[in-house]
Amino acid sequence: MKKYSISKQALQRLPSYLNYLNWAKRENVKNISSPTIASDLKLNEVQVRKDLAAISSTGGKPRLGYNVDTLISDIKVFLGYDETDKAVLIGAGQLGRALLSYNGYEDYGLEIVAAFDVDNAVVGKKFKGKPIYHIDMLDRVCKKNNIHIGIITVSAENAQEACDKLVECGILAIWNFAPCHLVVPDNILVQHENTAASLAFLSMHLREKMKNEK
Amino acid sequence: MKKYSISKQALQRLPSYLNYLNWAKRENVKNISSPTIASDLKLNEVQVRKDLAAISSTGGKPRLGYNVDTLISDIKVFLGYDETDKAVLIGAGQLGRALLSYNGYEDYGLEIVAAFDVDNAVVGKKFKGKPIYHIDMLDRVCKKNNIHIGIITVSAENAQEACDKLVECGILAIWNFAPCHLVVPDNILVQHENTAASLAFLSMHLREKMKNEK
DNA sequence: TAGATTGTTAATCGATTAACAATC
DNA sequence: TAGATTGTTAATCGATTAACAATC
Repeated sequence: MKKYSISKQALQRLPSYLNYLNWAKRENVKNISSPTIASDLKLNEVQVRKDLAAISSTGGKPRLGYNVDTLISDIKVFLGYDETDKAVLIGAGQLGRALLSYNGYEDYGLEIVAAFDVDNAVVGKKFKGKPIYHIDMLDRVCKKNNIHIGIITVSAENAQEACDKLVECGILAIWNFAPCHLVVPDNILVQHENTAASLAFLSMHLREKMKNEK
Repeated sequence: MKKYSISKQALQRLPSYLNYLNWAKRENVKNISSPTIASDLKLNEVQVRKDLAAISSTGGKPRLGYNVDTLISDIKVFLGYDETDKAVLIGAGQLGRALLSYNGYEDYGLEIVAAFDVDNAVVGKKFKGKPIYHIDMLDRVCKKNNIHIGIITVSAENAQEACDKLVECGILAIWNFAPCHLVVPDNILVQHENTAASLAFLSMHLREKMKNEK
């Protein structure tokens, strides 16, 4: 079994393999073949094999396919879900609180340590066990916990300011949920959570489909 | 100016161009060149020109670049943000309420008409002006409003059931926020909002970066 | 054994980038 | 005019798919 270096696109497919394999596990599937995975996820079976070859520790067995449990654990290790990264979150509004309350992120190797806001109605409180501090405390908390990931869930108008503060505090990677462009130094990594892009896909395809059906 | 058919990848870049151009507009930029856009968004300038050529109604002007306002409106038209699609949402929990309260989606051509849940604590109430109905009302509301898009914000355990109900009610496209695989008939479009994928990207790059800096 | 499935090399396809003439 | 920038063709690069031998 030769190790391929993984492509950007393959990397993006790994989380869907993981969801799918967890589902298969719940359905009591012990071994699974690439044609099965491919047909369920609407992918090409060779692509599935190549993707899995890049991350699988053991490879598959002819006739049997891949062991579901091993594959799940291989993907988790590859994506680093077994090592937890700590993060802070700025903006304890609806979306911020939704992220705080979703404890599933720990399965993905992310632990939100604390939230920050300026609103006195929430500052000082806890939400789902996570403390909400005043934004002035950001630097102290980040340094103390050696935090490198920041999550922005403030409005588009306030996102740049939040971003600047995170950069000042030594944050290296930013996960931005605000629908806006951010200006950052070159060495800072920004991942835009662009739900509008998914939406664009969905509504374009839907429109095309409805046009074809006429 | 020749019209290119747009690639999948270019389509996914359009929303970030839009965010960026809205930012430029706020900064009072009237015209903008492809090298500027490329450098700010960390893209190749030829790629930017090709992407814009696919959607621009007027094209750019040598020496001047592209008109920001025209480009913004061209992208919106192309992505269908000027025509509103109606949607229903299942699951009025934290995430569901976050989506309901974000009125920005109307800028993206999506109107959430109503939410559905089974929890008597929320059924019958309104949230940000949007009614929350019991799930049993789903069919009636969808048919009456001719709705084709469904948003799933229930837990992974309940997502398949929610999905089945949406399909029964004639929904054609599903935007799934639950981190799980869904089984649907072939003619139904599913867009997984895979935040774990973004996260994977972020944490891998971060780890690589920190390794390199050692 | 026969047949399903894996893993890999080679061929194809599509997207990105380089080069450059056209234009304001 | 000179120079920045556009738009497009051609070249490159990377990702997907086809073909097929190896294997259980």
